[in-house]
Amino acid sequence: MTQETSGPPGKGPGGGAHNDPVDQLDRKIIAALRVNGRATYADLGRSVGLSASSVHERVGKLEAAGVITGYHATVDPNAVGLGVTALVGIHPTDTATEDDVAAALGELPEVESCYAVAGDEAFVVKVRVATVDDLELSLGRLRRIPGVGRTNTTVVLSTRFESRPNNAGLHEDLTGGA
Amino acid sequence: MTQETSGPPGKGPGGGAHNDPVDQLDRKIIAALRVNGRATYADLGRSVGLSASSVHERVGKLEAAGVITGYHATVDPNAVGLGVTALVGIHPTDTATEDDVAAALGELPEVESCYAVAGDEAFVVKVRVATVDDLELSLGRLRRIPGVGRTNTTVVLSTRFESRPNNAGLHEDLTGGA
DNA sequence: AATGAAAACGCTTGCCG
DNA sequence: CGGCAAGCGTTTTCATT
Repeated sequence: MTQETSGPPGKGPGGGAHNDPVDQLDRKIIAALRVNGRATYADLGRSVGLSASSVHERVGKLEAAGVITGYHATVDPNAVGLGVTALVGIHPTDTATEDDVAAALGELPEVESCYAVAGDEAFVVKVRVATVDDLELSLGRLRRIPGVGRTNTTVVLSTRFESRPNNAGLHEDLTGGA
Repeated sequence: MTQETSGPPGKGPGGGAHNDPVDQLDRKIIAALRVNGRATYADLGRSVGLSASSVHERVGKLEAAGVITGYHATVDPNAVGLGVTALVGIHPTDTATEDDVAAALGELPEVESCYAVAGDEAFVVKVRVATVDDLELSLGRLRRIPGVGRTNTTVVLSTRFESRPNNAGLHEDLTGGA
């Protein structure tokens, strides 16, 4: 898992500030790239008050460190014929490990997200398909995965917003850093 | 809603082009941009077998038509101090409209996604914060929204994958789009 | 009307102060 | 971290189909 990226939860109060590879300027660059992933380095430099070369160096380090994991275009699902979204809770059986189930879920292209969760269910996945018929087909595929027991499907009626840039880590609104 | 995206009219080349504003070549470009949102037009042209100018024109139309809605950098949440994710089901009361509730949810920066759903709950939202203390604070804020009744919180133990490019609309695996 | 080619412009990117 | 310079991609324009 991606836990070792920036070190354990220890906030390291006092002492070496070098431990945090992501400083405040990096956070501003990250926030700008989350809003516009195609912003040029010159643009970013103007936004944060740095030269393009400096921004380039910082972004390269952020990418190498695994902080920035990629850049992706977002698409209107309806426009590409994916009009049905559902959240599916997956109850486990004891016939397979969670890792194997997760790997099998990853093989299904219609499963966009997969979370291992606490509670009665082992996973919650987000599925996006074209029609309710396809949803039925997909649920059948899910249930054929070894280790998958009962499924609990919640149909999404409308997506109000999704994968929004979360700047809670940029300010100290709610993070309560201390 | 966004079904009739008055896009480019009938296309000649590429084979059987119907009235669909998004033809097969567009889908390949979209798929490439979902994988790498910073791909240059020259790169895209090489990928799909088109010139850079043609790709540029097509992408511009896709953006104008609202098919491509944006480009965003993806960040490792742990690296920016957001180590706690939760899925929160929101039960409604009858004191407010769903639109007002959704708007209020949109004011909270830690709420990354918001889905109106069928079933007992009115919404399911994804919340991302730094600590479980912050999660408690956030749930308090959620419950103070008029129209929000009981909440049902599922803590995410690990994110196996998230917001993956869904190419179910690109192939005919499961869409049966016809 | 869409495509491909060419040209001017602007950005990227390595290197040094 | 900033500035410079070389190389490359972008973006407009134009001719072609």
